[in-house]
Amino acid sequence: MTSTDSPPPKFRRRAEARPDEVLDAALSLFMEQGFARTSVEQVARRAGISKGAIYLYFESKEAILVGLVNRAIAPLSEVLFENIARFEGDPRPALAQILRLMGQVMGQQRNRAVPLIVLHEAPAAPNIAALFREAVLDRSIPAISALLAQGVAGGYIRSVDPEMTARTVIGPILAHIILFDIFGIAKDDGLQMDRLIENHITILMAGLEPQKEK
Amino acid sequence: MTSTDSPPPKFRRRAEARPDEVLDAALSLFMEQGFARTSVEQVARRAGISKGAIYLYFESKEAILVGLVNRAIAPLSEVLFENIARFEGDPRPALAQILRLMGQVMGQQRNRAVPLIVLHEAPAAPNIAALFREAVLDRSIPAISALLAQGVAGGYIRSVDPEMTARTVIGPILAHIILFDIFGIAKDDGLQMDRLIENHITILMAGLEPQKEK
Amino acid sequence: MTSTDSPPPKFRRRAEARPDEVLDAALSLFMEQGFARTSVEQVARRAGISKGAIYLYFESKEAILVGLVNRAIAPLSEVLFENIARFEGDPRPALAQILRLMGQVMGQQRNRAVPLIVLHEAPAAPNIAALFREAVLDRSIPAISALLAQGVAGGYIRSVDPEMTARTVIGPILAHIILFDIFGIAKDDGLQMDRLIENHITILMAGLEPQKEK
Amino acid sequence: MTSTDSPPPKFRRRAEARPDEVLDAALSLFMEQGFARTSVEQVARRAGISKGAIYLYFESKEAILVGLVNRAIAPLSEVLFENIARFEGDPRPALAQILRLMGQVMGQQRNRAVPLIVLHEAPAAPNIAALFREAVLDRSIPAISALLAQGVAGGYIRSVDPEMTARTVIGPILAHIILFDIFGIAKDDGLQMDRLIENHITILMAGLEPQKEK
DNA sequence: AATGAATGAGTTTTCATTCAT
DNA sequence: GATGAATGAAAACTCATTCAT
Repeated sequence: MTSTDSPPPKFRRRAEARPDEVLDAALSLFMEQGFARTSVEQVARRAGISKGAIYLYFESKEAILVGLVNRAIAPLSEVLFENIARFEGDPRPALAQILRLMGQVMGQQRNRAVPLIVLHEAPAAPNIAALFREAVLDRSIPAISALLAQGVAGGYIRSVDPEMTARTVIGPILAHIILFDIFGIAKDDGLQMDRLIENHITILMAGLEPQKEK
Repeated sequence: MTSTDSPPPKFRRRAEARPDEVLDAALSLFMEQGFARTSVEQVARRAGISKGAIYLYFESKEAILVGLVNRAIAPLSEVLFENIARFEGDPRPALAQILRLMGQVMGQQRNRAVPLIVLHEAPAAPNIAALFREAVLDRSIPAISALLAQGVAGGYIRSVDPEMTARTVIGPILAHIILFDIFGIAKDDGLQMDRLIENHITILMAGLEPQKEK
Repeated sequence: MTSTDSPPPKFRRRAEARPDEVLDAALSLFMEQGFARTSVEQVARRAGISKGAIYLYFESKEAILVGLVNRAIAPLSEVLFENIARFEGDPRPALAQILRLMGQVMGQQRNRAVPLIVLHEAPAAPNIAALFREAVLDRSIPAISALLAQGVAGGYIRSVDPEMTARTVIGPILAHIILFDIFGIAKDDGLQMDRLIENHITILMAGLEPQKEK
Repeated sequence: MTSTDSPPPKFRRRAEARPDEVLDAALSLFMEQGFARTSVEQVARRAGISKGAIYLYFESKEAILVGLVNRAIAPLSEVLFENIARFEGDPRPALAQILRLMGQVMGQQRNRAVPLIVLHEAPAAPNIAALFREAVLDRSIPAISALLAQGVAGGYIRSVDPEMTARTVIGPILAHIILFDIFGIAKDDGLQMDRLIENHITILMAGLEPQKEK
């Protein structure tokens, strides 16, 4: 299975890509069984290395999870959040764009996997929940709230509560993912993220329409 | 051994209330530490019985969780769902009512506990996830979808996709609970379920407003 | 495999004597192999119980060692040390008596075992070293020093340094034990504790003889 | 023999001094943490080489300890022991000289380190205990015994048991070191080896004084 | 019915040692 | 000679479950 065959191909060599391979193995296993029910031995086996070698790359089992979260978080550009928070004008087209982006990203199982694992492990690993929260939630939710607040102030949208409205904006996507991935609702139909997103946008756009005079 | 309560029936008294006491103990423990981190011994101790006695009432640790889910599910009256599904007329006041009810129910930590535990344990205990799904989700979501479908058909609301709109209806509440209970966002401010619900209703009512002619 | 035969005599019952049986098993094993090289499994096996049962009686492997030290320490009466420290008069007969008592006590392997184990484990388990020191050394050495100081002050013995002389008093016994038990010197001749003690007393008595005028 | 010294031989330079550097690193580590708690990796790091390279010089971790003992033992000249064993006349001045030498040598932590490590590792590594015993104890103790026996035979000292008296001669130094290094007694006052030695010599000299006629 | 002592499989982590390069 | 990635055999400890009493 290694490059060649020879008697006992015990040792590999490479390294370099190893941590990433471990993360891949861990991700697939964690998705299947959850973090707690996955043993380091299993991760090692799937990564094609020995149990001990895992500890060459990760200090502990939890560190693998941290590595997974960090890898998932890395691509989140600060610029994106800033653009949202500093946007001026009618927030609705911006919201639609954000939701379509979220739909594209979260439409891929690969991208949903880590957040879902974090969701499951949060009570057992509060520091990982905090890591995720700080890197993702504490940056995205306030940005959306700011976008909405600005829209309210400018009279572009109905006078809603920006923070609570942020839940109305993102909640349906979260709910859809949970119903599908965790509870397996409508599993046969596929995720249908686009269908959800477009329907949600329709309602949201209308729901935020500023009230005529009154 | 319960001593008090109803007059001891002629034969064996006691026992009757035991399973419930075990469930109470388990619920409080699971809320504090999660299912996996709670040992059967702890449950027994808090329930005031011995570890062995637990197994008189529950086949396994997981069976306690099943019991918890069943007890939480029990009050869900079929009538409620049927009323929702069979409703005829503008669905919006009904939705508002449903949401306010959900707000009241889920505003109490006790009622959020079991769903949250199920959420966490789902990957490790798919049968429990299925139990919850069948008892709760598979009855409530289709009811709301039906309510919406009927509203669309009757022209009471905008022509939306009923199934996806169900996510828009309940998603924000789910998101709010997760942000609060799992990620601890805005923990200091309290849950503020009412604030969320009313804001969400406002947007939803407007968002579902039937389009003028066009 | 156990006492009888019957299918699976898995469970015992008793308890009560169990902790002591575990300590006995641990003591013999620690004497043979040292603490570090003895596994909890081995202790369990020799005690005739399962690994898990060990943890019913002792919190950790180290706690077994603490238990061993405490059991060894328990018989040390406070009265003994006080009598020594408060003695008035020529310390030499008292010293001879103390040495003969030490000889009797330490002449038995059972009584040497724990101190020797503590000696070996001290660097890895400083708290156990401290426990032993406080219970044994910090009570016995100052008592002997006080006895000597009083002897010097009263002119009963030569004007020696009481604290250092305490080393001269007990050192040879310690050395003898170490040479014998640890390095196996003169193993074939047996410990010959009495021979050591009497010879040592002879030298000590003469060595402490007060100097004639001068 | 170290890096400098003789002109680098035509072939391979380096290496020569390596084993010694490894021993230095190992000694300092073993003194700090004990043998068992020191990993080969740590030794390698402190010696400035790779883990694998250690095995170029030493067959195993235990072999490092053997090397350490051998290096410590090397300076013990056979002549010294022979001079002691063959000495004729009053043994007391010789004993005093020996004790002062021991005091000087063992007064330095560096010189106490190896014997103390051997003491700790003896049960786990009986061959090392034997090595130390053969090289040090089996040569020094009999030499002192012989010196004493000759003194008794010549009537220079009291008629004591030479072998047991050897314990009385060296025991206090051993006890002092153990109390200080292992149990940390009087740590704040420093080792005070001279104070011990002189007091011990005083008692010993008097204790061995031949009995007047009688 | 009730107890709680006992079991033993399973988990994470460490580290001496090997060997391809 | 030298490296350091990789191995794999322990070992301590936990805990759901069993069952003699």
